[in-house]
Amino acid sequence: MPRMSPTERRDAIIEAALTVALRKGFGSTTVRDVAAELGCSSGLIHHYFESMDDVLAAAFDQAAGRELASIEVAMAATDDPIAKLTAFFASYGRGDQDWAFQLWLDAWAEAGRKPALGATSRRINVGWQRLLASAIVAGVDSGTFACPDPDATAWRMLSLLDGLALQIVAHGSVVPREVSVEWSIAATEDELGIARGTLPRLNAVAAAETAAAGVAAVAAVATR
Amino acid sequence: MPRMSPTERRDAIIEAALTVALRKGFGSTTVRDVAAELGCSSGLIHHYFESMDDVLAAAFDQAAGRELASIEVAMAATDDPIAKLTAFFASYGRGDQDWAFQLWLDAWAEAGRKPALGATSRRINVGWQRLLASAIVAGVDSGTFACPDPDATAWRMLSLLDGLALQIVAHGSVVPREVSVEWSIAATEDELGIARGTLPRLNAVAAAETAAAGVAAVAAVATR
DNA sequence: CGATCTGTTGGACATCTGCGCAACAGTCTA
DNA sequence: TAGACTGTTGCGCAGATGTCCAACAGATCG
Repeated sequence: MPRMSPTERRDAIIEAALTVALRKGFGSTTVRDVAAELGCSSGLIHHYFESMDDVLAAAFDQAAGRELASIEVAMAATDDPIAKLTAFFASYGRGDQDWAFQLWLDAWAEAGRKPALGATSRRINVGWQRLLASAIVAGVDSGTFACPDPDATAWRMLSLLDGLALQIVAHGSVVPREVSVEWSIAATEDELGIARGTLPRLNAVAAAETAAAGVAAVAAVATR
Repeated sequence: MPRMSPTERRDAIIEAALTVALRKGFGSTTVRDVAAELGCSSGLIHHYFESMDDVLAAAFDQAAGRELASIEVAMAATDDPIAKLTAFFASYGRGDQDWAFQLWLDAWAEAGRKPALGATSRRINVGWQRLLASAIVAGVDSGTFACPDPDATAWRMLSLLDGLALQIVAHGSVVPREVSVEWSIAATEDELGIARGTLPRLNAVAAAETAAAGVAAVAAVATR
């Protein structure tokens, strides 16, 4: 393995830890996994990090922080409140992010037991809420939205999204993904006092197609 | 360790596993932990359970299943749809149940890695959804509620509740407990087409008192 | 060119994990 | 009281894990 500068190597380790964690989950990411992913020896990881905990904490910070940052950029790219929220749901509803959400499940579960991880989780979670709330405030100011309490609305949106995503990631297709996104968008429209259908559905066709089957599937699961 | 009948011993193991899991989480509860908690040998655990996964699943099944059963009983005690939902929120909003919800966080996080635990988590989660949905259907039939899709409404109620409870348990008082209960009840009233305030607030005084301070606290946290 | 620095190696070490097994010890029956 | 039944033990196995360390190798400098 070619030599690297300490900064580069540190970043590379975090990157590799993230790659492994996304594939295997936080709980079963080991030093040797990260070393193998990077193609280096296991000793090298401990040359840069005091403990494995530090590696995982840095990896989660990087992953969750990067995702938040990218959504921030996407939402900041426009002044239109509707477009801002559309950008938000576009990032949130992506179907290939199950493992990323699994990281959040792990972080929430461990938050009470691992202070550093808990603090990171809380900080980034609040960051999301602030991001949503500020977009809502912008919409209220421009007269697009009607919302008496943007902070509360942001928390409710986030909680509904998280609660639904949680079911999908933890329990498989108990609730069809497209249906849950549709529910979240519709709830947002109600919260913001705008007509149903105002926020664009990114894959309107697919959502419509799966809507009927989706509800049927829910009923089927529920009757099991 | 004195002899026990198989049923007693099995229950004792489940109880001990539960105690340990509450302290360390499902992810890092080991056979030896449970044995130490019970004061017996590790071999005994495997005499009663095929695998550790089964022990944890049984422990979670016991805790979560017991809670679901008690809510079922409470809701079945009345025919009035409003009273049914009131009973539901009474159980859900209790402030001393953080430890129980922590189990759910652990279960959701581990669901993808421990099949038996995941299946149990899914089954009981769906059980809650069915319970809520049937109460809603009863209310629709009696003309009390107006709800086009009780199954969907039940999932949304549960997801909002879980998402909010998650923030409280994982991140401390990011959202004040009483406020989150109030939000959930209000959202339910909107879903069921009944006037705001129709569902009784169990601790209306406390909720009202903390409401203003609560929103202020949300803002304070958000500005950090 | 030789010396020094430091990124990197690969394995040693102690510990922990789930699990299986042969032996032990209470309890009940004939 | 002798024997059978079975709850219980304590250790061993094989694999995994975090951590540490002496040796190696590539880069830099006098």
